[in-house]
Amino acid sequence: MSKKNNILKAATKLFALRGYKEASMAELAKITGVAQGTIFYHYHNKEALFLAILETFKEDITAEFSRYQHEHQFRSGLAMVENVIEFYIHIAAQMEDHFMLLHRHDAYELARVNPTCHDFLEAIYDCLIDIFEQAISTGQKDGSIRRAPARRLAMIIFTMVDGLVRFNTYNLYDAGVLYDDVVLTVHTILQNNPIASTRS
Amino acid sequence: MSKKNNILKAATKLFALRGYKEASMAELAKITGVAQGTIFYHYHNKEALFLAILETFKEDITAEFSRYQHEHQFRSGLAMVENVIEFYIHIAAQMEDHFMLLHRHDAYELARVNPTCHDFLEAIYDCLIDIFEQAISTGQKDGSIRRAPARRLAMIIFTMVDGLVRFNTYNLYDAGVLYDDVVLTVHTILQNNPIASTRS
DNA sequence: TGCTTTCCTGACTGACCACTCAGTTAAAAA
DNA sequence: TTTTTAACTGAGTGGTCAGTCAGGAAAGCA
Repeated sequence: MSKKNNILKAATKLFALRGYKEASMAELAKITGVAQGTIFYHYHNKEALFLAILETFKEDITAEFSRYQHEHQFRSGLAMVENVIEFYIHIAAQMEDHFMLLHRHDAYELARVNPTCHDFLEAIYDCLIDIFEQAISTGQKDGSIRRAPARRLAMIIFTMVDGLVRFNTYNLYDAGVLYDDVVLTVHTILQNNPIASTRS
Repeated sequence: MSKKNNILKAATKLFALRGYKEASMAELAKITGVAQGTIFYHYHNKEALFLAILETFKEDITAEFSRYQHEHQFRSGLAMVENVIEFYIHIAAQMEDHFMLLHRHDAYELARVNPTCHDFLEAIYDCLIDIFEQAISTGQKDGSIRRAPARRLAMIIFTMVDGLVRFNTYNLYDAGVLYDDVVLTVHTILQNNPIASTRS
């Protein structure tokens, strides 16, 4: 692999582990086995390197989910949602560094002043929520999921599942035991037998 | 107010806004209007200051929620849960700085090597989840909420509501529009008419 | 082979950082 | 009033940081 690519990979890990500010270019150079100057030859500055990471994340996650969608077929939308949850947790574990980066504040702070960064983040979240939404839409068409704005249902479910992943990285609670509850809850939320809303 | 207290308050805001590493003691001194030495007279070092913030947060949030519980009575547990959600969002807005601090990784990283920090975080989360759990338990006793492990239900609902707050601070989506959906969803999850689980 | 371009190096720089400390001021005690 | 203690100050220190730059090595090309 090229040195440039090595730098990008190691930087992803380092930024995820330490955070943007805490990660030093000197350490990155040491880990990658290149001179500090090499990093700045390939990436204009630290911020450009960070943006490059986000860009590849965007591309990777888009590709990953589009591949997933083309490779899987489900008998019902509801079954598909369940599988999507499993897949999300699987990919979050596989791309642990990237997801940890997404759970830090660094990117959101940069996004506030850097439109490119904002667009990358938006694209990443859109992609993540899209896959839930499409499963829900499918379920609404085949009648396995109740009629309600698919995007909002997707966001709520995404919030839950992503919260599970976050709990896990925070290392405070054993998120594993919550998994079954989340899947059951999602079932309850989505299934197609509308109950009279008894708002108090 | 005492200088010590001023430092603590300003530090909370600064750490929340910039993050632990990015917040400099020089800036904190400037904001508070004291000499840098004064900060180190009251707090042994930066980490001790950070821990002091967490400790007061723990105490404040515990007091706040215990006060809330003693001041409110509800006709049903389900109605209580709804009110708790509203209260949570209210207090998250009121104590914006503290909650932003809770959503950063700084504290969790410190908690990994500092047991005191770990205990503070655990106490804060326990308190936050407790209030949901107690409302749910109440509802299970009066029959307005279905029977299921109250703690887990509480964690799931906490995850959703806290995700809402987080969405808001990330500034990517308009979390406001999701509020009603979350309340409705919580209703669906909790209400007491068990549906045959049609796991696919 | 020489020439050009791309890739790479690591010592160096100025800025900033957390923290110190000798000394000053203010308040409390004797 | 004098003495003691607590609160406060800000210039100074050693260390780390992102980023630079003059030059060397490698690769592509003639």
